[in-house]
Amino acid sequence: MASVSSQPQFRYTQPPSKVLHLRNLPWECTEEELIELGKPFGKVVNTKCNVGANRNQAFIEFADLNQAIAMISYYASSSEPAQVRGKTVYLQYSNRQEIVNNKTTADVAGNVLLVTIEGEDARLVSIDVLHLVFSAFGFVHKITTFEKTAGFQALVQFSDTETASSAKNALDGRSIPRYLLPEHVGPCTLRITYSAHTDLSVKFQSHRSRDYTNPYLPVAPSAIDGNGQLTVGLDGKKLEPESNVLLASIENMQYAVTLDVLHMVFSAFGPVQKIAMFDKNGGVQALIQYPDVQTAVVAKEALEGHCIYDGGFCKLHISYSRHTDLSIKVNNDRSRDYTIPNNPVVNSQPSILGQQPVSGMGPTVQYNGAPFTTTPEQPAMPQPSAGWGPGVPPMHQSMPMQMHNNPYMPPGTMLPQVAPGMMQSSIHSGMPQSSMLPPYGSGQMR
DNA sequence: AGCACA
Repeated sequence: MASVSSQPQFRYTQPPSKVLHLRNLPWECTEEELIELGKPFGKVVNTKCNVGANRNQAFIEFADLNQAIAMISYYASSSEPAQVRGKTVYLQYSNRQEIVNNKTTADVAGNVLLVTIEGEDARLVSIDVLHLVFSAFGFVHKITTFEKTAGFQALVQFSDTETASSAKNALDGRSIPRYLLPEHVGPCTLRITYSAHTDLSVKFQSHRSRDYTNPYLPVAPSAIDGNGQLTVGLDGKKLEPESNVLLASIENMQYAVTLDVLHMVFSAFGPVQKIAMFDKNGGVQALIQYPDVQTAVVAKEALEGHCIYDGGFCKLHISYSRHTDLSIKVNNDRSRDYTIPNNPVVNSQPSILGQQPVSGMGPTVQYNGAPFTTTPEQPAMPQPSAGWGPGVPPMHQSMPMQMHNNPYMPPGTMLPQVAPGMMQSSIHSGMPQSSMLPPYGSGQMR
């Protein structure tokens, strides 16, 4: 008897087993493909795919040992190697006699994905970036993020399993496109499994959890009181807590910026409830109130640093206000409550305000995505730049991420806007291929 | 291209 312990770990001939070990698989390999591969030789009773660190190994278990032997024998003498998606697959008997399928929740498809963000700077990936990335595949209902021993993780809830699966198939193992991350942030790779959850519980909108189905969900108290982590942004800089009320200051105000111009500009992102203008530090500032935080976030991201008029005039600087509900005592040319239909207009420009069909405006009004359903008159002063003009959605060109969580855009029309030049091809093809996702780094680095 | 528990 030769000593067993001196045997090398991998021998060229394993003792037969009805379980086969497969290697060099494409990492996208599915259970179905394994079954297809084994079917000609017998009944495949169990499989396990995406095994190993590179997810390029798998196991096939046949009902009968002879079937496994048939498959090994066939490919041992075949001139054509076994292939999956054009890749040569190497087969051998497994050193185990059956597949132990710890079929955990991670393998059972569901509408909620468990996303692990890998990388040095994983925790610097914002919930907004995650939302943007996953929105390319369908309406994202909710996202929660948290830190576990596994690292920085997120749960992403879709409407259904199919949408979740398409996102998982396209994104698992891929890296978040560089241009979505701050410059100094290193590569962040997504590892995705299914979660057992079907409906996440999001109590507040915060920097770590969002409910995109409920625009009226209150902002987390913890996000308001400046409690450590929640207020630290991508740069490690302090973030102001998000708010449904924006504070806009206007730089280089060569032209008068009227209440109506502001209303027009800010209405592009959702219903504006109230605006109050006032003078501060020799300039003009305005508070703009939306019904919900998300809309304000979108408007802020889209408008910050942009000019209302061409030529660098009336540059907007936007921050979050600590207000949540403005007190508008009277409607005039400096302040207005659009939620009150018949508020008397004092000292204003009736030719403009009087024509605004504002009676329907309010938190519950349906906003159809066209920026100006309540088309105001042209402002008395120069036309706002083309990008902001009436009827022209102000989202294109230089603003990569603006409308991504606008609750007023139906999900279907969101998709193409969500990630310009990024993932449209995979959206429409339904069967994403790695070559169709250029911005994503391959999961296999060599 | 080389054996699974997440």
